Amino acid sequence: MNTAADLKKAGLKSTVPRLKILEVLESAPVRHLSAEDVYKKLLEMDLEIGLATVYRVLTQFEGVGLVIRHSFEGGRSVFELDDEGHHDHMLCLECGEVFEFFDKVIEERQKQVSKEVGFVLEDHSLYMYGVCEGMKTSGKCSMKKKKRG
Amino acid sequence: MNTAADLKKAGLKSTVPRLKILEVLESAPVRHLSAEDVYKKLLEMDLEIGLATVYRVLTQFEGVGLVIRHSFEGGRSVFELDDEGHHDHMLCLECGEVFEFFDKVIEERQKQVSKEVGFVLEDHSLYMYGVCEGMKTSGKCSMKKKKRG
DNA sequence: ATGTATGCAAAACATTTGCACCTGG
DNA sequence: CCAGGTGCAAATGTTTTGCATACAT
Repeated sequence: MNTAADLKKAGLKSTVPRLKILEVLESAPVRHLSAEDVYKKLLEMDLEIGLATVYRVLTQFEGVGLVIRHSFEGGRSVFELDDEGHHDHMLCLECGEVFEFFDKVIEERQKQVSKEVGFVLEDHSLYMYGVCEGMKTSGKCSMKKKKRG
Repeated sequence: MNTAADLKKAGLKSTVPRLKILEVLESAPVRHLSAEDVYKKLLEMDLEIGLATVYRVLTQFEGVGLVIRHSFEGGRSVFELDDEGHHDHMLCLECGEVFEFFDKVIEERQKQVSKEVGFVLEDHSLYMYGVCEGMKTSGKCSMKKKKRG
């Protein structure tokens, strides 16, 4: 895939920081990254991109729909490439891993409930916190990973 | 109800700041308050209680299950008295109002989905963002407030 | 060229913490 | 009296912003 084209399509000028940040998001083994995570990955790639720029770029990406920003518990935001369909998240409190899932019934009920009370639903976030099976038994996370992350 | 007793039952010494903060949470017309909100309410009551104390007390209350802390979008936490059963939230992006709802089907599906992938669900947060009907029409919020529907 | 993007440092917030003092039981 | 609670100020951690410089078109 051509990241430069993605940027142009989104109406953003193609610059080194933007291209590299997009690259990090696309290639990272973990899908959900904080601004700091992205910043560190860039440093590892010997790129001197300021943390402020990382924040600015991620916020722009969010604005044009390239990434999704999550506010998981604990204050800091995490960003995820918006390249697959909508899904919700499970967060393991033991290993910190983030799993994705999608449930048609839950999605439908949300629309239904909204309609019943006259609420125009635009967006939602569902985070389920718990412990993945692997942590309970072997002490390491073995829950089947869905997609990257 | 007797707030002093609530504190004692929770294993917390009954002090003026704690009693007053509990009082604010119980009597506020809006159920969901940030630490700053609580702090301001206290000032209005001519109580000189430091913001740091408000944070400490709210965190203790959360620890003993007297309040629930939410991380809605936008960084700051909001606190809600934990005096009714579990429910989820709808947030109006126009008027800022917070509505509560409960849907058995959604709750059940969450458990089901968790079980299917071997996830021990401990907690969850579902926030639905949108616009309440009143805002769309009259410009003011008129959605019927449903406490656990 | 020229308007936009970036880097750096400083600012802005939300929240926490250290410490001396005060308070409730 | 004494452990624990509180106030204040300073520290933290995250995200934003001002401004001079660098860059893409």
